[in-house]
Amino acid sequence: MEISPKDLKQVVVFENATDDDLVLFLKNGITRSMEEGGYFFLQGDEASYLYILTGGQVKLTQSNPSGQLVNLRTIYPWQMFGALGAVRTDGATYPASAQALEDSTALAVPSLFMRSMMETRPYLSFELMKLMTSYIQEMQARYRELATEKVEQRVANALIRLAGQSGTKPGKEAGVELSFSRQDLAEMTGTTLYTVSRLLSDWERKGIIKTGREKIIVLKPHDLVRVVEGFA
Amino acid sequence: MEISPKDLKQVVVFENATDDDLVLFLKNGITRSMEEGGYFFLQGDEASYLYILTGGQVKLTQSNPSGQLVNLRTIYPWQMFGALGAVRTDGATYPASAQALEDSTALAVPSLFMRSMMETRPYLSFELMKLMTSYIQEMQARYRELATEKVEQRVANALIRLAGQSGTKPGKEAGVELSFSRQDLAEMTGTTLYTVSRLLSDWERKGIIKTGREKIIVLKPHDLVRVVEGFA
DNA sequence: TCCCGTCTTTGCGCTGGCGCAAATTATCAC
DNA sequence: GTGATAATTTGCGCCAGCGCAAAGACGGGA
Repeated sequence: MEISPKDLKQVVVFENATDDDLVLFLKNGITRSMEEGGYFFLQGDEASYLYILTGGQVKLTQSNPSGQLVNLRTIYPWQMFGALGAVRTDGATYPASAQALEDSTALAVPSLFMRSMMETRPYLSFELMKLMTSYIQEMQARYRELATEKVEQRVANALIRLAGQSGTKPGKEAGVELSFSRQDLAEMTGTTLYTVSRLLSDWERKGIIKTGREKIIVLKPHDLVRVVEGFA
Repeated sequence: MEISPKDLKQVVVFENATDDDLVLFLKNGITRSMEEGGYFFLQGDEASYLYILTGGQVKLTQSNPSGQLVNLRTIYPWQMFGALGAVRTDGATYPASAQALEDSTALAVPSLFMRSMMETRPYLSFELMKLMTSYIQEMQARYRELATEKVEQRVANALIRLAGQSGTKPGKEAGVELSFSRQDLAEMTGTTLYTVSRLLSDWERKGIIKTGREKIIVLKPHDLVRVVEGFA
């Protein structure tokens, strides 16, 4: 499947790009496919490329020395990832790993090329900076959440956020369907799969959600909001 | 005390700025003084200015709905703060509060002016972006730490980091002196002042640190590293 | 110098959440 | 269908860390 310049317009950072620039990106990028479970890059690899996901789904994780994982974010098509390295001028390394959650394809743009483009195109730096700004804010908010809220609220919040992002098909009987395992959710909220499982079971008993294998259907988002607000 | 363009060169983002540009920033900025305990801005205020600290010390905090605080970072002279708002084009608000830890002064640059400067000066966007990149990485690392390490390790780590940053006078008998209350440390590591107090007492008994009122002297940083690595 | 407000310490009891282990269930390949 | 594999649930015991309360230590101001 060929990528057209028009497709690239969907990338937030390229909103204001000229068609000529987009063509340049396409010419200088290479397409990489990755099967489910594979890694586009590993934490610590030299950050030679930034990626634009063109299909599939990718999860960014960071691990601590003992190998425990935290989930930083999930990438959907036409989002960039691995862009941090494009900025540092020295031989920077990726601070996270990027794993394909399903068979995925991405356009890999050399960091050096991106940097040279930015030098002469202020809109690029500016848009990229806007993106980074929103990441910072999000990370700060999540950090605060982790530091101050208890597990129940964090998990409820994660479900709400995910249900919001995923502009997915509201199933037959209303309710947003999410595809995440208990383990995934645990990594997103800084807890364990056991605790997540217990919470979900609990909420299912109360009719707030419906659960399945690697599947959670949010039936009453509003009740989750109440959990977040402390009326467990 | 007058600020000169030369002074501004110390600001990382202005490293590559021309003298003319620096003069422009000075002309368009206003000096604001704040006494200890005062706020340069509050979380939620409209982000009309970005600040460059010229003297004193400022702490950036974020609070959750119920008022519990987390400490995001401490700002030292010639560092920028409140810059996130300069990027968002709409009426953005500060995601954190900025409180003076001691009597402080800062140069307040209108966000609009900053934005207009960036439009024609790629180096500005680029440098600012480098800064943002490092923030993201730091926040990601702290997030992971909060999610995966236990309190003891987080506090030890915080002390190590602070001792590193604070290129302060190594006191008479060696050992880096830090000026933070137990409460401060608790807010930085997502725990409570009680737990911090207990840990510090413990470490003092072991001779790793020396404590005082709003004061911690790190005597054996290496032993703290061992705590972080899990050999409590 | 004394006083007062603030910061710090520590005992105590409690519980949220961890994590092993084992049972149960869902999914997929053949 | 039938296993084989992976995800999930749940009982159980345990302990790290919370947070109240009260006592103690410090330091600045008058």
